[in-house]
Amino acid sequence: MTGMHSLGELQYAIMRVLWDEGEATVARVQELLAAGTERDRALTTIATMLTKLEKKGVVAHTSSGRQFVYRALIDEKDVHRSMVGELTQRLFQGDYSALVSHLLTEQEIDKRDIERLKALIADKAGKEKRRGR
Amino acid sequence: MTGMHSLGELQYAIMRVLWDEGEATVARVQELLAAGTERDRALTTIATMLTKLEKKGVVAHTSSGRQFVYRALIDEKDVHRSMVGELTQRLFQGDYSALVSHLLTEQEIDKRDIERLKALIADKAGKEKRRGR
DNA sequence: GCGCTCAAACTACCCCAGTAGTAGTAGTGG
DNA sequence: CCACTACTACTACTGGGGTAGTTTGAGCGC
Repeated sequence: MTGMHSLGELQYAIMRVLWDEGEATVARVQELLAAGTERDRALTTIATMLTKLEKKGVVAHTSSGRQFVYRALIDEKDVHRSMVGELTQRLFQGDYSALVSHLLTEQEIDKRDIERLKALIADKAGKEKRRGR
Repeated sequence: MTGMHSLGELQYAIMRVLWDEGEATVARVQELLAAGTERDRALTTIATMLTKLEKKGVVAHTSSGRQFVYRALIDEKDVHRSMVGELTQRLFQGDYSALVSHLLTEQEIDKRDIERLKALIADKAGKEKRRGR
């Protein structure tokens, strides 16, 4: 299920709860969201968004008693891929290394991060070579 | 002028024209946009968006005869910073190295890019050290 | 059985990007 | 001077995220 999955802020926050919990009722989502963000939304707001997300095909529900239990149909990685890809397309014409270059020159990245990146890249380069790609 | 400058797709496309051209009339923006994207929008659409962008404070205009000549008030780098920063906040809680890690593991980055990144990072690491930060 | 309660369904907004038609107006060509 | 044209200004509408009140309905306790 790898399509275009661009999510709004609340939508993504809801998905995060579902990814964390595996599955959750509307009330549970609302509760965890309020706890995590200090932002208390009405139950109906969450319910409405979940309905919309279901229409989009990114969540599904089953009934348990008179409550709905929702679960995610898509993977967080896919959403990351979609959204990062879309932004990279828009801002850098799809050039990921241009994005990284931007991060290094314009965004605040500290020394510790740089060391981590060096390691990540060395690792990745090794894997690429081993895979002979 | 470094604030929150999140732009929509058309808005960003219009800004790109202004950044490229320095300044441009509505007609010129529309023309270049149509040429670049094979997507021909009405002149009034561009005019409306420019008006909205002006209300947002990201462009300004002067009159030349009966035409308006628009120019950007913000820098492309600032927009990149805002939008990349916002997405990183949303998806990776502001952790830029997590974003890069995602790029390396989930997004398609080829060997040539990796080499480029290695060079970029080596360069950046050198600068950091020299600056003693 | 009857009413209460809780959850979903429905309805209704606001905001903003995007899209564009129409109205108004200033300058131009004859 | 008058009509035409080429602009901007104004108005309007769609779609989707976000927000939430109101209605409906199913089950539970008495």
